[in-house]
Amino acid sequence: MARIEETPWLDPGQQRAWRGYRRLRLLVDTRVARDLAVDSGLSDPDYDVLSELSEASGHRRRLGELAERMLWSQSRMSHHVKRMQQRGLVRREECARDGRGAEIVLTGEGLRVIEEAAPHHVASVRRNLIDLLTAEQIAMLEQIADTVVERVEPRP
Amino acid sequence: MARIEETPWLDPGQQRAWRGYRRLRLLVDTRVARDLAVDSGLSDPDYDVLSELSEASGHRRRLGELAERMLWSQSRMSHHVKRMQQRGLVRREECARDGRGAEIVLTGEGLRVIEEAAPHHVASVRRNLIDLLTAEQIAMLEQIADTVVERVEPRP
DNA sequence: ACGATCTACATGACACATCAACTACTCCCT
DNA sequence: AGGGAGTAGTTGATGTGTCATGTAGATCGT
Repeated sequence: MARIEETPWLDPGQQRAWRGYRRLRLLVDTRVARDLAVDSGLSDPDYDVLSELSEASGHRRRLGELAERMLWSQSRMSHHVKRMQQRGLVRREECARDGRGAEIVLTGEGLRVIEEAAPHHVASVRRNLIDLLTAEQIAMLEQIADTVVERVEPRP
Repeated sequence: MARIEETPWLDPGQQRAWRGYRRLRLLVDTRVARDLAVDSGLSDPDYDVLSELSEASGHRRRLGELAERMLWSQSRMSHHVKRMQQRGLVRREECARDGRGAEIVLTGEGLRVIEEAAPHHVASVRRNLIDLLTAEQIAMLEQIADTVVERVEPRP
């Protein structure tokens, strides 16, 4: 990486892109999260965990695997699962193959909640992002995201 | 707004765009925030507040004005300013024209910190987003953000 | 001028996220 | 088998964000 003194400032277009991105993120995420809370009593992370579990075989996954797929820290997942467990959305089971392990399982209630929530959430995502953009913009958004996700590397 | 039952599911391209956006956001924001914390001891919101104040005339703004410009709730700003004040980055002054008002003023220390932090932060933004994209992608990102910010409306 | 109402801000309670320990189990090497 | 290193997960402290509510000063109608 170049030395700090050599890093050029953002040019006006880059500046606008960065500020635009941050504003987009603030607006869209705040609104989607608020819709989700009002419509379904879920937080955004709640929804993501339920969604991930509902797509897993047996509606269950190891805690660490869940965390890795979602790019969460294990600690975050552990804390979050504890709260979701207290609300009856998931439960923990001991892992037969690994005494240290925890399997997180979607409960019937959890399944009911995510199925109820999904259509509202889709509508919210449309209202707050997807339906505001043209098909070309959607395609570009995907392409930009893919580019970044592919190229970002851990810091030394 | 259409009834929920009528809202179509996201098509595959929209699905990928939405998931891509979420992953982009998670990756970029986590990294930029982490860099900022390591390099300068600031959180992302800290940086934004300092930056906004440093651009204000007299390095000061009313709390509510600050919140409005940054699309934050007043409550959030009030809490955040309290924490920043405890670290000596800003201070509160009573407002002469309005007995209820609070003026938030950048301290000398706050100015020093943001000036020290800025080049590192720019480098981080480049490393984690801007320099990963082509000029066309940057322009599209700006355009997408502008479109969304313009069109998003409050919910009834 | 006085009460109703509105506005600016603060606060408390709670959910969320991160980092730094810590515990308990597994794996591997000899 | 035994001991060290690595791995899976938990926990506690702290900072961050949201909502509901509280308080005091401004404003406006009469």
